[in-house]
Order: sequence, then C-alpha cells, then structure tokens
Amino acid sequence: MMTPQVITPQQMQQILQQQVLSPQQLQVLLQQQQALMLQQQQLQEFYKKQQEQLHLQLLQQQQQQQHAGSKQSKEQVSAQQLAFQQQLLQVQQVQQQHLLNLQRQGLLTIQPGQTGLPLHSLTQGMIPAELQQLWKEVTNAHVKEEHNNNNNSSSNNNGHRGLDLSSPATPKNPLLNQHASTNGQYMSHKREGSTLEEPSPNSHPLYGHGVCKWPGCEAVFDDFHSFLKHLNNEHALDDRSTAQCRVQMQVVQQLELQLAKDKERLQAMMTHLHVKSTEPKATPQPLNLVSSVTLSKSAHEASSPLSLPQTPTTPTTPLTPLSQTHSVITANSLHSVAPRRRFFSEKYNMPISPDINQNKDFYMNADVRPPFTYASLIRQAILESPEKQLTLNEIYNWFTRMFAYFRRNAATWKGAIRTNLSLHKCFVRVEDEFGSFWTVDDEEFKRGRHIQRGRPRKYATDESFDELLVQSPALVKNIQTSLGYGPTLSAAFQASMAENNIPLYTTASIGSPTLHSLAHAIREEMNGAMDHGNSNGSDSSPGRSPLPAMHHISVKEEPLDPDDHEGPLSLVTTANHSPDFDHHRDYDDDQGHDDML
DNA sequence: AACTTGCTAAACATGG
DNA sequence: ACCATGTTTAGCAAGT
Repeated sequence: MMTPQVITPQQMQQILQQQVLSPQQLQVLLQQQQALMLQQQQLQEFYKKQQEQLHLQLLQQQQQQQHAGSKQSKEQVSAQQLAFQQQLLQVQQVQQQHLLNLQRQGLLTIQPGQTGLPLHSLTQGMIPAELQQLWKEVTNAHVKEEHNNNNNSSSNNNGHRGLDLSSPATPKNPLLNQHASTNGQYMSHKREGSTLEEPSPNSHPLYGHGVCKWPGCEAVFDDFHSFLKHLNNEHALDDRSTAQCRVQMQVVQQLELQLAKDKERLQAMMTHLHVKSTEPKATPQPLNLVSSVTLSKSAHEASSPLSLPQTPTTPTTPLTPLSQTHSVITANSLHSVAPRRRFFSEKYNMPISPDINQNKDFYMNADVRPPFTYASLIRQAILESPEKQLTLNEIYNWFTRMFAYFRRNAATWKGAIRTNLSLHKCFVRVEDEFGSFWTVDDEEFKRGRHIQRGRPRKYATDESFDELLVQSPALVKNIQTSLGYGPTLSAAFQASMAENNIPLYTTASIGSPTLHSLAHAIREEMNGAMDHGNSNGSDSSPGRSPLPAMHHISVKEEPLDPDDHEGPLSLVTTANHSPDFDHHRDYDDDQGHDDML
C-alpha cells in the first residue's frame, strides 16, 4: 500500500528473463532501486533492534532456566543461542553483502540527508508524466543509435567491446546525447516535484566523492557537470548499460531471495525457541529511523573508499523490502525457478567476463545461480586459466571455486558441463600424453553453435569452408597431440585450428610450417573421410587413428551429412576464405548467412 | 506454429 | 564393479 509500484517477484523474474529491458522496465527498476534504498535502511534498523531484543530474551530465558536448576537444558540453550546468533549473523551478512554490492555497483548511495525520507515522496517524484515522455524519446534515440552501430563497427572487436568500461566507446550521437542529458538527470527534472530527494543540486546517486559510481567505471571528475556529461555520454541507454542494469537487477533479486530464505529460517528458529517475533509480517511497519545516525555514518564510511581498486569492503547493513514479496517467495523458489530460467546473457555471450568479474565476490559467496550459460562459464573458466586449457576436473573446480551455487547438486551441473563440452563446437578436446584437456575456440563460441547430430540443420552455409569442416565437428573436435608439442603449443594450435577450422589464417599457424602441414593432413584426412561416405551409423572407434604417421589427429566421428553438402570438399574454397571475410563476422552477418542456405 | 536454444536427465561407451 | 570422462539422445521450457 505504501509501495504501490513495487513489482512482484514474478514480474521481476519476467523482466530478468528478457534479453533487453525496455526503457519502461528500466524506469521501474530505477524507481525500485530507490525504494529499496530506503527500505533497506528501515529494515536494517529494524533488524538491529530485533537483534538486541532477541539477545535480551535469550538471556532471560537462560536465566530462567538457570533458576530452575536444569543444567542440561542450560547447555541446550547455550547451543541454541549460539545457533541463533549465527543465524542472525548470517542474515546480517546477507544484508551487508547486498549493500556492499549495491554500493560497489554504484547503484546505491545513502545520503545522510536522505535517510529520513518518506518513501512515497521519493517515488512519487520519480515518475512524472514528462519523464515517461522523455524515456520514450530516449528510447527512440537509442534505437537509432543502436542501428548505426550495428551497421558499421559492430564487427570490430565486439567480443570485448561489450562491457569494457575502460574503452571510450562514446556514442557520438547528438540526438542521443541531447536526450541522454535528461536520461541521467532525472533529478533535475523533477526539481519542483520534490526537493527532498535532491539534497543538493550537485548530487547524483551515481556520483560520489568526485567519482562516477557506475559499475566498473570509477572515473574521476572535478566537478559535477563534467560528471553529468560523462554519465550521459558513457552510460547512456545502450546495450551495455542495459546489460549492466540487468545484471544488477539479478544481483538484487537474488539477494532478496537469499535474504528471504534466511529470514524464513530465522523465523523458524525463533518460533522454535518460543521467541516472540517482532518482525512485521504482512504489514511492515515503517520503522522510525532513529538510528539514521548509525546508518548514515556507515554509509558515509562506505562511500568514501570507493576509490579503492576493486571492492570496497566497508560493511554496512542493507535490507531489501521483502514485505511485499514475502508471501510469494519461498525458500526453495530460488532454486526451483532458477534452473529453468533462461540465462539472459546468452544472446551476447561474450560480455560475461566483465560481468563475472564485477560480481565475482557476490557469486562466490551467495548461493545464487549465475546468470550465464554453462557454455559461457566454461569458456570463462578456460580462458582464465594461464594456459587457456583445463581438464574437466579443473573446470569443475573452477565452478565450485567461483560460484557458491555450484557447490551443490554436483551431479546436475557436472553433467551439464560435460554435455556442453561435448555439444558445443567451441569446446575442443585435446589429448596429450598426460590426459586430455579442453580449450576454447572463441570464434566458434561467438557463433554460438552446437554440434549437429542426427538431422543436420540448415546451416551448411556459404559462410565458409570451415563451416563444412565443423559440420563434422569431430574433425576438429578431438585432436591428439601426442607429438612433442608442449601443452601451450598444442593449445595454440588447437585454438588456431578451431578458430577458423582452417589454420591457414590464424596468427598461430602462420609461420608455423609444422602446424601448416598438420592442417594439410587434416584436410586430406577429411577428404578421405568423405570418400568413405558418412559415418554409416556406427561411430568410428577411437582406436582408429586416421593419421598414423603424421600427428595423431584422431577423428572420432564424421557426422558429415551428405544432404548438407554433397560433393567433395574443395580446398579451393579454403583459399577463398579470406581472413578479412572471416574477421569477426558476428551475429547479424552470421545469421544472415545461415538463413541463406 | 515452427524453429532454435539451453538445461536436464539418462543411456551408453571407454578407460583406469 | 566402480568411477571419471565423453558422447549422444530426448524432453521440456522459453525465446524468436
């Protein structure tokens, strides 16, 4: 009732699952974030009180029992008390983590003057009709701008462009900028609406201590205006910002879920211990913010070390408004929903690295499913490794190390990893004398294709010969490097092989006659395989070593389908496959080609 | 509605 | 026989 625009978990989920947020949704999100801020403060205070109260009650209980002379139960109570305190601690940690995260992401700045604000005044001021209109305009500008980008430079470096905040990818669109100045400047627009949420004309939630607090930015500015300029230029409404926003949403939501879980547990414990809960259940009492002193103090402390390189660790105690969602969210909803949901980063696979890194700490500690596909994560794991290669077990370990979520249900996600490794073209297994490891073909990863089995799909494209090669994934999917190459070399070779599937053009292969001849051998082998017809059902046995003398490149199977591209593969095609052509033709182009044939 | 994609489970093979 | 590793298939859900 007092937070009419708080969206339900389902709605949230829906939004989260969408690939791109609409500006309206973003707006709602922003509003919600603001509301969160306040409610967090309130709830934090409440928790503090509650904690003290619980302590008192527990002490009383203990004393009573002591009076009764029951020594056993005294021990019991102590243990219970301990567990209870731990639980409280846990809840607090979740809260702290939440606030920390928000602050690190630059999405939460608790201004001392804000703490006492009534919620509605803030939220009301956020949604004037004109703002809606502005959003629309911004959206239009955004669409145009996006269009332009797609037309020219999207193919260049796009793999790392995505969220590379350090790169000055300035959208030079006057129209956009013009409107963007309203985009980031919601506060100046609603000046007459409410003065409260705008303590000073030169403040912005994303601006603190001369630093831009946009996630991962931390650019320093002398004055507020240059910051605003920066904000509008660098963090305008574009794909990147949207993606970051989505991640942040996810983070917030999962934290909320986590907190809900812990609160539930706490409630159960309290019930069990016969402690009367003072927690507001259905109707959360707007707590008076007597304690805003503490809070603003901690907030102040927290915001100052923002210039620290990575993760400010100042603990503060946020809370999320669970009151509205409480009834819907159950303890298991987090895990029952998550596995089925679609990971939204899959569309642009590559920008996950910055996202992962930004939220590393979070995912390491919070039992939250990372919003990335298995393929993305596996790739990340492999690419993070010094040699760009990992054994299966090392991949497992990376998952468990990096994500608290993957410390459970091992059978499930391990199986998923194996399936993904097998299924994705981009993952290439390499064998050496010590065993086998996996590498990533990043180009193929960007293509995002699966190995085709059974009825091949339509994409025997003209895109290149490599497509044909990889139509029979095994041709490059399994390579034995039992020759003298070190793992690095073999990985480099592997990568180059996989990169175009034709090693002629990769830097690794150029100037490497050995690899060159190796590639040649592969092609010969391929033709041989073609001559034998397709795999005739029975998969080829691994023992069959097709390149005996040469380099132990084993082709495990040839799901090459005659339907797809009959006729022997001409290596002339290979020659036509120029590196320029291949140069990061990404999605749009790719799909275009795919649809062609 | 058809197709694609990602996740999951399961069956199966292989090698240690 | 058991386990780890891989491969393959099928079914489901969700997105295009």
